[in-house]
Amino acid sequence: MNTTNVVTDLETRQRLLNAAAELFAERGFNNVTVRELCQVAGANVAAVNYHFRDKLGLYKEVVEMAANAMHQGKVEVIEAAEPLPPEERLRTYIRLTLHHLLDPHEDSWMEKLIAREMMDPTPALDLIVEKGIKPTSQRMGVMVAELLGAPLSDDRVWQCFLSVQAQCLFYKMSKPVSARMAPAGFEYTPQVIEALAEHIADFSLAGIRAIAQKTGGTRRGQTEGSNIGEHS
Amino acid sequence: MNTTNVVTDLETRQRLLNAAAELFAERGFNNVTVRELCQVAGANVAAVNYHFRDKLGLYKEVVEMAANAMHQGKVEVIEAAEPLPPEERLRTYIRLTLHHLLDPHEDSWMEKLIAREMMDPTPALDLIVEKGIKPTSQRMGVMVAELLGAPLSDDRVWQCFLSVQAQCLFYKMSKPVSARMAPAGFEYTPQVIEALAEHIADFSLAGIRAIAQKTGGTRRGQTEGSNIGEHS
DNA sequence: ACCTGATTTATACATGTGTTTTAATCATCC
DNA sequence: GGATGATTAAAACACATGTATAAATCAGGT
Repeated sequence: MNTTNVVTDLETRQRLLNAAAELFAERGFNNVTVRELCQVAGANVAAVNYHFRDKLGLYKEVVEMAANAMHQGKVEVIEAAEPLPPEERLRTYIRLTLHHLLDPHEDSWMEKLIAREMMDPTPALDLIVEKGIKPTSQRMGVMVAELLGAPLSDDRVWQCFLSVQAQCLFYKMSKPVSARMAPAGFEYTPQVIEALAEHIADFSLAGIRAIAQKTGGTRRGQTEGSNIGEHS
Repeated sequence: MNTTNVVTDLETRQRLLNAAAELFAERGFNNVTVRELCQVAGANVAAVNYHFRDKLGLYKEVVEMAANAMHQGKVEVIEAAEPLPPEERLRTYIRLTLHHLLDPHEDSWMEKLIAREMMDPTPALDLIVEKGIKPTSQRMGVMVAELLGAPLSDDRVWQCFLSVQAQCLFYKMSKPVSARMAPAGFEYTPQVIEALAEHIADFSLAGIRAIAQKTGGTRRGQTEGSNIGEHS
């Protein structure tokens, strides 16, 4: 079946990757059995070891996929937002990010997997940070820096960005709790997401403006806070 | 050894609970073996089954401990903040919460365990929500409502509160990533935590003020958003 | 001192899991 | 069409893990 035979079979290998992405994201590395994985992928039990050496080998490839997908998704959002004027840029960034995270139609297995890695770091997290986060961190910093009227090296830039990011991610991570707090049918419909995005944008833009006006206080350079802007 | 024999032995049972709290929080239910747990607790392998019927029985008791500890911790923070004027109240709430979450001296195994449950909900999450979150949600809502000048039923109250909470929790959850983004020695020293708290407070107070002034837009009652204030 | 019930211990059992092995199947090339 | 190398399939292995069992130990009451 192979025409070139340099890259191994695409059929089952790809099916395994897809199933693994879904399952690992949903339940974590240790709570997914190779047997179940192969059953979902419609492959034999030995397929994982044949194609990926290990269960861990498969996992690493999935993480790599996730890091790349994360990077690509971020680039898309950033590039959709960048041409807009500063405030609209942030609003758009928030809106797109939130839809991407919460819209039930997008399954967003990458962020699930990444959230999992944040909670239970494995060596694979290094890969995520290097390939999925660092490469775009500068561009996202610039977005906030402009709003803030401060240089990238200012710690407030990274702090404000994290405040925005925190609000977006929180709604995804806290969904099981929110569902139990809400009265009855609780769902992230597009309208609800829009309303949330508007809230986060209003809240954050005001927050950023306030931080921008504040003078004095701790304002160190890049000595301690973060190395935003120096992506490797 | 029992004086009353109504409550079973305190020695090993308690040791088991302590070890379980630590280990389950650190690595999750499935990634802790009964054998390791008993070894840490200095007990026999059968001790878990004898004292708690199941591994799951032990876990449920640990979760109950966590929910109660969480409730108590929240009450302490709230009662330290409540007598202060509104703005200082929120500042204090943020400061104390952040220290509690990030200070490396407090191990805060409860929140680790709860964060874990949020990510991988088990039936135990219901207990956490009922005993650890709902009972204090009203008082925390009041704090924001006052700042906002809106009734508790207003959706903006809950949204603003979540925006604050999100920022606090995010720093805990994202620590592994932050550590990899930061240049060298990265640590949540008390000074760093203070600076973070100040940022979050400034950012959030401005955000809340802006939301308070905003009129129009979506502003539904308690029909859809959350049932804050109706804790059972 | 002995009995009694609770607790601890050592061991065994059943099962689930990742991995290996060995043979069968398939596609491709001569 | 048969040889060849890659892929798949079925079964087995080795081991870890949760749980159960049965004996041993302990503490307190009479």
